[in-house]
Amino acid sequence: MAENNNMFIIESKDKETNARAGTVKTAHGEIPTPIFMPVGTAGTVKGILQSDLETDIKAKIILGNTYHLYLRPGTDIINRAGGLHKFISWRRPILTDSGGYQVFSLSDNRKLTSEGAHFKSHIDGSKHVFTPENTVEIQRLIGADIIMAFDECTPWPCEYAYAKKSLDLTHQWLDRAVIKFRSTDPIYGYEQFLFPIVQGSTFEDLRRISAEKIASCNMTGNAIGGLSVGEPADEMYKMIEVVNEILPADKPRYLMGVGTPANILEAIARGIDMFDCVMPTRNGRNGMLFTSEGSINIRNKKWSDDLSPIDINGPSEVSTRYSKAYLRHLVMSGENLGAQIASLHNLAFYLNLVTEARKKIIEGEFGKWKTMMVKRVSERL
RNA sequence: GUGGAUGUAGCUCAGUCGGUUAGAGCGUCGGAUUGUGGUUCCGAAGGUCGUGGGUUCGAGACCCAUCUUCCACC
Repeated sequence: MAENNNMFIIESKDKETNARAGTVKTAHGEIPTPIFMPVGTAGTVKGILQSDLETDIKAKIILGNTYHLYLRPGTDIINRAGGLHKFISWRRPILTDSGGYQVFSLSDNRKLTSEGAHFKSHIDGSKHVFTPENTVEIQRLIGADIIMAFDECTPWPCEYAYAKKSLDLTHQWLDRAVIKFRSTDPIYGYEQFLFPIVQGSTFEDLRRISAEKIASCNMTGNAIGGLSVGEPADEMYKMIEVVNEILPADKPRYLMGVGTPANILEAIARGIDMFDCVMPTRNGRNGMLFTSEGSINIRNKKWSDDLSPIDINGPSEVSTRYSKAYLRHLVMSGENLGAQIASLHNLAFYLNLVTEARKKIIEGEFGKWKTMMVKRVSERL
């Protein structure tokens, strides 16, 4: 199938920073950028109905995870359903991570060979192997609009020698994944895009080498991985700058796994278009709320008698409907609704943040707005 | 009234032969969380061991008295 060269259109570039506003076009709809993509690892954004993702949070694209979906429920039933979109009843775009991150986060159970990564299921201990080739095949079966190359997410801190060796492996795997991708067709009749991933830890020269390699693959979009794994934020920003000088400006750039609201704003200013992060949902489930005035830990006693809305400027229906005292009660009581409201609010906050950023870029006011917002969202109330 | 049991952190309870600074779970308070093994993880506060006496180098533990609560029997 011919590659879609018009997958990404840039509508506006900020003059002061490297931020840009654009549109990613997929078979399941257009994605305005910059965008935040809620994480739905196992075919669900934890605690959130698909209908709420559409109408309240206004999510344009969500993530799935190859590792988790492959192990459970398995590709057979997803295939029989006609792909993940139909299986989970989600009409909009989906991106799947290759599962590399999961395989390597379970270091006890993994073994590397030239073939790929051998690992044991965390569910039943059964043995499996992921290769650059079969992770493409699995993601073809899942049917995500954007699929990711199988890589090693280099841990931090790490020695230069290890980072280099790891990077070489990721690049070898990438070549094999690209061959597999080009030699196979989508299963469900719509186009899929493969994004390669820049690695190289926090070493500038490795990041440059990797960015050159990734750019040379000439895929429709590119990703940056291996950041926000413990390194100081300034190092992460530096790596983004180094890499984005090399990655083609006319293709979408996806910064994997990032991050805090401030991280996202700083990365947008450095030319990143797409983000995903578990933070709004995971932290929300544990009582951390992101609001327009700063973050709060709703479990703190000081909110117990605060009947004001969760966020007066709230982007979600739940943000202004429910009080802090009520949400605190729900979270402290372990009620499911507490996790749900917190996740709804946080996801809506993240989507609202990138939507505002896009608006400011188009209006030519991004730089000043970003500086002010970074300060505000970094407050702890 | 008699006999038996009981009393240790906010709650439910451990505490060995009498031996270092009395512990746990839950709860409370605070923190963490960045391509989701997260109902998770970490930390802190919180004690006149019912009370009073005694034995002992040393008592939450042993002895005496007393009070609390519970049970059984009159």
